[in-house]
Amino acid sequence: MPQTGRSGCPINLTLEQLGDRWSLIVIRDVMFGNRRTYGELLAQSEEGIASNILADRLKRLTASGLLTRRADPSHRQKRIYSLTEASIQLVPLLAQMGTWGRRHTRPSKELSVRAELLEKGGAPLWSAFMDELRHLHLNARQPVRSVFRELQAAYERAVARR
Amino acid sequence: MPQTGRSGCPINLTLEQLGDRWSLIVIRDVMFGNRRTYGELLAQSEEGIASNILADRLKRLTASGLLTRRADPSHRQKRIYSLTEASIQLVPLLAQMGTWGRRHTRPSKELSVRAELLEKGGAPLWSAFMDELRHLHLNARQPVRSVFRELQAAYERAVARR
DNA sequence: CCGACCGCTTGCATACAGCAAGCACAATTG
DNA sequence: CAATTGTGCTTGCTGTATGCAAGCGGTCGG
Repeated sequence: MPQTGRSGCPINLTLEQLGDRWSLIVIRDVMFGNRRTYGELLAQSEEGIASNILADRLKRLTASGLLTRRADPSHRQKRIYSLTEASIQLVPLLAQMGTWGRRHTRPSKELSVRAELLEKGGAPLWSAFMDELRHLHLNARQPVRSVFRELQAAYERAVARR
Repeated sequence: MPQTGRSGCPINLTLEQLGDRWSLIVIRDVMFGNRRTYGELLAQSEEGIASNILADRLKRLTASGLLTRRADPSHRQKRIYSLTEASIQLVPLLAQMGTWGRRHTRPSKELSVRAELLEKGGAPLWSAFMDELRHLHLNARQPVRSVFRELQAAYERAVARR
């Protein structure tokens, strides 16, 4: 996070922006859970993020260009958070994190389903998903395939099967 | 890090192990810099890690199976740290972090060279590099190709060219 | 046997994370 | 129109993690 960053190594710089316990969790929830408001991110959080931490991360992520914020026409107090091209390009990174976590930690079966699909689908699937995210968050035109729905359906099937 | 982890999501579990400012920096230096002792990691650190933080991370990473530690035959006090199969499998993750950092932060040119090669080489290069790491850290047999030397040479050329 | 080296550890100050409560404003309900 | 609920935060407090500087016991080279 915004420490006194040292070297210009791209890995280090990535860690400086995203190397904390919560930033990527927030992005994950916006990306895979399509949670778009503060309340949705707070209430439905699997990990139980604290409200002040969430507020802080939304501020930082917005300031560093990984999220944008706009008004919600249906409710004057609600803000809708959207991914940007930069955060959409985190898809391969998150997919790799899922792959590694699936192999080297003890994840729950249901929550691994998405990671498994993303791993099996590889770069072509990531790319299709990114196109869909550009539709959902950046007003690009809607692609034919909905990877989001595929992931969600697989997850719900896994939960039902439990 | 070892907080009270919440969900069994593989991305979350990965973040719990590696989601801090220093753990991946240490692994990066062992992996790409072939720094194998406490002193090498401390003195040659581009980022200037504090000695107590380094000691703590080496302890944790060893405890969680991402590093192993053995005696150095040449010096009774030195310990040699090695990657494990689990940390070798972080190569794709680190490569993606490099790719993202190269595009969305302002990295230095010299330090981007490795990331660029890893990006262009893609999965086949990662795989060759992982084979080499298994040789350097796990006593597997030496592969013909040395990706490590290629990366190092490219980096040194970039530094010289400066 | 002396000084440099080596892998850490300790003390202390500051920054960040986590919990619970609260607050201003907006919409909904009766 | 008053009361209730919803919404996006903020505040206060406390514990933990980070960062810096110094120190410490064993080891090696001369």
